[in-house]
Amino acid sequence: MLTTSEYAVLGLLTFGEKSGYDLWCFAERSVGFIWAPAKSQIYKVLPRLERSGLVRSRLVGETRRFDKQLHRLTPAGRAALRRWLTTLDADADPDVQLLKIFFGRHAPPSALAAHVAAYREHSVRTLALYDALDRRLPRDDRNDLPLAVLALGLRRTREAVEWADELLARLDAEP
Amino acid sequence: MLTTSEYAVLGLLTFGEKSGYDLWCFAERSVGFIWAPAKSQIYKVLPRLERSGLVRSRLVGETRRFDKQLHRLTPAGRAALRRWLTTLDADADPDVQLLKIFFGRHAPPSALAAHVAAYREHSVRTLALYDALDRRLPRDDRNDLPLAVLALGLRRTREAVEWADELLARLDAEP
DNA sequence: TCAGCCATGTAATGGGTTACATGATTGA
DNA sequence: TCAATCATGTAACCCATTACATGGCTGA
Repeated sequence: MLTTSEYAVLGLLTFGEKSGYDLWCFAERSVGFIWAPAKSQIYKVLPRLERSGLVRSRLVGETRRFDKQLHRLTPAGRAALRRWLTTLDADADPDVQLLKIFFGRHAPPSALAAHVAAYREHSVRTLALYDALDRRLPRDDRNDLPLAVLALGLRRTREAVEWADELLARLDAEP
Repeated sequence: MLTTSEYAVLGLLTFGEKSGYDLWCFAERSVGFIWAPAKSQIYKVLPRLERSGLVRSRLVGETRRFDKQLHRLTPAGRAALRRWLTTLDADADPDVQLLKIFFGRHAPPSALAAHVAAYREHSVRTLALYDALDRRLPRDDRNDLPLAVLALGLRRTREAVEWADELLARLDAEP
């Protein structure tokens, strides 16, 4: 098992060979919504992945001053990513589920659908929880703002359920 | 400056004297949506707060086996919380903004409104970013799922802006 | 009788952040 | 000329999580 960051980097590398800096920029303008690491974090993850043989790096000299390092997936790395994407975990952090959906192109279609379903189920459970909270909290001044914030949670979670439903429908339609 | 966890505990203690365990349960069923610490985390925060004089603790013996400890805010603690709630920071983590709104009852009304406005602005900026991403990403197979996940981000963020607008209107209406 | 809640912690681990260093190139 | 971007890292810190320990009480 790797960390989420490591899997995320593996996932990003499916888009092609990249330097650490490339990865950082690319992450920001793609997965950034769910996973936005510090630059230094990426430079710590890459050697770890290389030591495990999941990534191979090569120096590209003469690009400016530094010897730029390009990193690409090894077959083992691709396999590790695929294993991760095939592993179902209903209780995983929803953001991790979203990451898996993000990289779902490299998962077997059934696993992809399962991740979306799991995300949906998670949202449904959260919705039930918030609903219960909402019903339990007495309507008085002191709870006014907590209730308002909770209302945001409710809206957000309903949205998530709808979104998952639509995506599931789409995945069903186009096999 | 304290950590977010410390401020959160101070905020929860405005609801009354509580033990560490109480705080943990109470957090789960109130701020849990934005801030859900591990139990051990609370037991680490409390002594820190007591050393700083922001919380006073007293032993309540004879409750079961353990000497249960109840903690309550000192005037200094209340002042620290209020200072935090009065401090504006447009670039703060949106979850921190939400926390401040959650505890907004203890903030000056103008500061509360400012936090909601800041949260709104943050969401608007995020929306612009996602919109740009959405427009830039080429519509091909490989971007299909990233685009789907991005769509969730877009919906969520639009919802956030709406929510903030409505809350601001409400705050304006009832002074 | 046995799981689960109350209640308070310790220990170890670690991932991630912030801050810093370096320095050439490019656009305003 | 001055800030920003490219490009790669190191160092230090620390908050938070996970796992563990303890043990009486309560309800199924």
